[in-house]
Amino acid sequence: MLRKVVLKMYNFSEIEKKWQEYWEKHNSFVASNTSDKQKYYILVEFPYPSGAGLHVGHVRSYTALDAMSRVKRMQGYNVLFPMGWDAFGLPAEQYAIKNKVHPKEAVKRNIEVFKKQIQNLGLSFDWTREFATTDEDYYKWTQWQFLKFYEKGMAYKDKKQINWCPNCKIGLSNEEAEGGVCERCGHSVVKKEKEQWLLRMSDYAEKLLAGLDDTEFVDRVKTAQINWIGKSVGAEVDFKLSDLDDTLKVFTTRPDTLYGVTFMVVSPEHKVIDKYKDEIKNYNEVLKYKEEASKKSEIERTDATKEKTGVKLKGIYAINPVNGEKIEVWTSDYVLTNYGTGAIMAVPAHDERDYAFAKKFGINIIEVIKGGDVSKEAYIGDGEMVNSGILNGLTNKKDSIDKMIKYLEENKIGKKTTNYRLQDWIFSRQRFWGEPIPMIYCNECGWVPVPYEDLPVTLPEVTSYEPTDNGESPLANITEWVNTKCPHCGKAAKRETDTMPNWAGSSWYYLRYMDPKNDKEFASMDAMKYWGMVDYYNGGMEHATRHLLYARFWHRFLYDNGLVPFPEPFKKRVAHGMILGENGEKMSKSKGNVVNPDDMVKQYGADALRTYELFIGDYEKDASWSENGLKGCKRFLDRVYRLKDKVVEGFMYSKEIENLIHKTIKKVTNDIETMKYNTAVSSLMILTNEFEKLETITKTDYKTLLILLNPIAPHITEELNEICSLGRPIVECRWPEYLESKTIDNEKEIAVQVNGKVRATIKIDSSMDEEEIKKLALNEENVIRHTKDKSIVKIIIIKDKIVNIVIKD
RNA sequence: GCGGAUGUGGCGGAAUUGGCAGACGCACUAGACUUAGGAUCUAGCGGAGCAAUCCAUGGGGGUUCAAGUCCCUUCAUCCGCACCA
Repeated sequence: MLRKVVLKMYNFSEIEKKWQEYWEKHNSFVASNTSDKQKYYILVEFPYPSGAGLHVGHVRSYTALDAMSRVKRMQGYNVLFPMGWDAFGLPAEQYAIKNKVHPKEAVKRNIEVFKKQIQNLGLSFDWTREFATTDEDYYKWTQWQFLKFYEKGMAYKDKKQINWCPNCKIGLSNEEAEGGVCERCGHSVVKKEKEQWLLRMSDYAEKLLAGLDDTEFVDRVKTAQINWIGKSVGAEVDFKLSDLDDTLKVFTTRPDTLYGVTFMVVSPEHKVIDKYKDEIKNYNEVLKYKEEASKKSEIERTDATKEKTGVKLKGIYAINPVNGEKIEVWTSDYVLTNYGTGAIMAVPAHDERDYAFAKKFGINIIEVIKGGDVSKEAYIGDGEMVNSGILNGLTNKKDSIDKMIKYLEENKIGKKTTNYRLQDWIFSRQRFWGEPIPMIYCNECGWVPVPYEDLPVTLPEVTSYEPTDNGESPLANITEWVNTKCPHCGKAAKRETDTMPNWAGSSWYYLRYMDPKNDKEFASMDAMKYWGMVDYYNGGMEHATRHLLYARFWHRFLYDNGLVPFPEPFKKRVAHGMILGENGEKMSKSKGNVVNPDDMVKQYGADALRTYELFIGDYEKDASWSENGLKGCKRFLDRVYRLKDKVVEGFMYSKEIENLIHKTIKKVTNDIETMKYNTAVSSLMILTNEFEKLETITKTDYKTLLILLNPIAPHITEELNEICSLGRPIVECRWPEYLESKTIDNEKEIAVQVNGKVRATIKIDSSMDEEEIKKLALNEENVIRHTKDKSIVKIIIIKDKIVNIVIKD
């Protein structure tokens, strides 16, 4: 016992607690809304407070942005670095179902645990602005904003083929059903028709695409967004239906191939099928196919490698508008309902899918672009147009497309169109633990919005949180909640029982941080004007598409309606890499490689954990955990601690290391700003190594090291600052400046190469001219050895870098 | 299939405009101090070689006085999108 006490150099737990209390007591990190300092808004994605507690991955990104915040504050900025809780969602609800407690309770407990864990890390969050999306005075405004969407015609209810998870009994957005499996439980997703609230996000496709120009997202995030929006330019073409006074509209990116159209395909859900059931001679067969298609899971249906299936709509024919040919109409599930018009013109000669379909069903194939062998495969390359009337002889694809579009528009059979992959946002969830959608259905008046003054529509206390058997929200069973009066006519009416998706609350939380206590507005215009865009927004790649698009869409809508002062919410978006287990695999309970940050804080201290997580590697890349690496960082901090015994009075940098200090200030400043934390730590280690070699260091030497290290390891540096009486607490200090002139050594060692191979090194100083350097280089013994009996062709001298002597035999 | 990224010692990873490859840390080896060491300090640490030197940044080619870095080509891994017309 005694041994332990003697050996322990310092008690990091006590030190950490002491300074965390100091910061809290002094409001060190509270941001002001009325400051004349320049603002800087740094945001980390607020966590979902799961029962599993904080992950070491959270620690990495929080510490990284914390370090940035601390530097910015010391540089004189008014920094907003807030934290809150994204607390609606399935896990809390499932916990509630299992344990028969209100999700509110579980969420409250989890938040407490999370908050404690986060606070133990000494992160400089402004806790005065904390809130959870589940707070009534927060979701009141989420509902308020939904009503704005409704008011502007941007929210609508529609019968939609939705992704349905038969296991969770919940409707899923396309985003949650990626790959055809339920994101939550992994069960196969099927299609189901259901009345759903939707937001017209597809109307904003172009704005969301163009808005990216106002941002500085890292490339991989930007491309993910662009792909997700999926813009493609082409044409809409109307095909007359033979003997019917109707047309079938298709979207195509290749109107130049119109003469090669030999059939059309509509999706199984396409409305022509129902509309012309009397004309379709094999309607029963078609209906059967349609039913089969709806039963297929998303995976089965979108498996591109499977053989094409389909049924001809017998009795229905279309007319190719450019050549008057009568062509067959088919239905097949390879045509998607929710893209384009849900119908395609098929050009088997020049499209792989159409080719496979035509081959299987023996449909005619007409070549319109020369270059391939259409008896073997679809030719998708470029070439001379043939069999194509007005386009014959053209060889440039773009010209052909332009000419055809012009023809279509002149003859009113089509027009240039842009299509987007981006769909409207399915906004309904048949779940309890979400914001109630503030709408009321009245038999007389239809859908009526809850009046603004009646918000929030709060969640009731209930005993069962299970969805009903027909998939309705558990709210549907609570008659006293459901039954209400129509705000319009006063007659009996019913509340909407669907709730909002998780993405709703997280679509505007960054605005609430700007003015979190406001009970008149979601945030005041003044506060939003002051804080402006989020300067740095950090999150995982898993949110690079959905969350980021939803939030941008939501924000842009608010902007278009004058509710926020700027069109884009986030300036920079950076994405951290994951922290993997020691074995290089993703941390998971089942693999037994989970590292609990609490244990690490207890054993090595928060400062060591923070330092290690920044040192672990490139911030944007995944990195494997290594407890030995953490120990190494603990050792580094111990060495910094021991330096205190070398400190002597002095207001100047020690001569021997003055240049290195200036260089280190420059490096750490730049590295933290550009998120190269690993090299920032490394340069501080180098500086520490040099300090160790000296007999004494001045107070100024030491203080500078402590300030530079402070954003990374804030507790121990404050403590040492106090122990050594180095002046005001670091949190109140200015970030040090460097002199560019002092970062340049006047004496330098450079390499001398002969034919590109290093043969010697020489010491030069800044006053030397090329002649002197040349002389010095040629006098090196090893250089002489390699150049004698050879003729020197030329000597290349790059100032301060290298000398290369080129010789010939 | 399309798009994005990555590939450097035993390991994590460094290397402005092309300019001494392997900074910094881990692991390891030897030594010092020790009753003790999961502490600390000193030295070593890409491979081959006694050495001079040679080889080495996924592979192959090229440009250049000089290539991890630029160009061409190829392989591997990871991620995103994917029957999107």
